[in-house]
Amino acid sequence: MVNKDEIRNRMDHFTDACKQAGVKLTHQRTEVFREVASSRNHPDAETIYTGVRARIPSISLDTVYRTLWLLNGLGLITTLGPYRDRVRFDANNNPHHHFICVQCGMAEDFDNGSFDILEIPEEVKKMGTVDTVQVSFRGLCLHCSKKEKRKNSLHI
Amino acid sequence: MVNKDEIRNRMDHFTDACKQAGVKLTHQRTEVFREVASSRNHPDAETIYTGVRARIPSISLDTVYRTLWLLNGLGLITTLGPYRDRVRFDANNNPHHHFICVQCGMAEDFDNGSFDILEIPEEVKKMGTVDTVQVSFRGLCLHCSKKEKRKNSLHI
DNA sequence: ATGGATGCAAACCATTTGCAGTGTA
DNA sequence: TACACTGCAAATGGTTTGCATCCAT
Repeated sequence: MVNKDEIRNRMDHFTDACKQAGVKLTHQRTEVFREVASSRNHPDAETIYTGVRARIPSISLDTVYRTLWLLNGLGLITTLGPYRDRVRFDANNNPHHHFICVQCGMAEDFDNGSFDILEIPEEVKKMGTVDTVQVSFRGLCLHCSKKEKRKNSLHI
Repeated sequence: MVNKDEIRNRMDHFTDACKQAGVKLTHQRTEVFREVASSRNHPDAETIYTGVRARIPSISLDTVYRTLWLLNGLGLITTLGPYRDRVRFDANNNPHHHFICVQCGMAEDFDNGSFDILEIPEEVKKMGTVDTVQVSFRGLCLHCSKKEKRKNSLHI
């Protein structure tokens, strides 16, 4: 549901990024990326697997997983939400917002009155009834950005 | 790390909500809720389990899970992120925002230039380096709010 | 007293991993 | 040709479920 030009654009970006990173450009990887790049609705691994299997019947689910995490590592795709493994619970029912570390999943709360009252766009009202607004700032927490710096300095 | 008054406040709310819903007020449930209500860092089930076990050594992990989902159903706590089971991927690296259905996990994108440039509060800058901002409107999608209405009308 | 709640153990299911064979660079 | 990549199958680990027992109402 993404237009042809945008898809072609993303595919080119994918090819470049793989060469850049010295990662082999395989048929499987190309089709997995194409599948994610063409969809607008945040597919899970199983859905992507099914989609790609139409073109590569022999592909295995674990290759899909490995590829997705590779693409994520290359910065070509992202995962939705703060983290991937366990569910995390929250008893703070007051309006509040989050800083989320994309590396380790750490989530920290903060309050901000002006974010609490962001206006709901018309477009969103058509999607359903809105109960809460949450602003998420995503990046690296202090701990992980320190580690990242250390890793980069080894690469020189 | 939440102050005493706020905790007491939340505990009272918990007691009321259980009575209201006709749900039994057990020792286990009280302590599980207290554990979540006292923490500021979005604990996972295992962490809550460990914490509660200091007070109720015989409690089992599955009771913790059952209780957490019960509390979630009563609206006393929420889960962090869009949904709980599978990871979802996203190849849209342009800044964008989400409407998220808290019932079924459906996530829909929308663009909004003024949300892309929300200012990063000082408080947040101290938490780490920020790459992206995302605004999430959480509520019920059209499909789920229809189902909800149907369910409510049966309760009359 | 009695039906909902708990604890145990086994089941479930998404995701990961070891390994031998395969294909890209 | 060499080494990274893939597919298979088995392992892993968070979460759920069936069932007998227990306890809040």
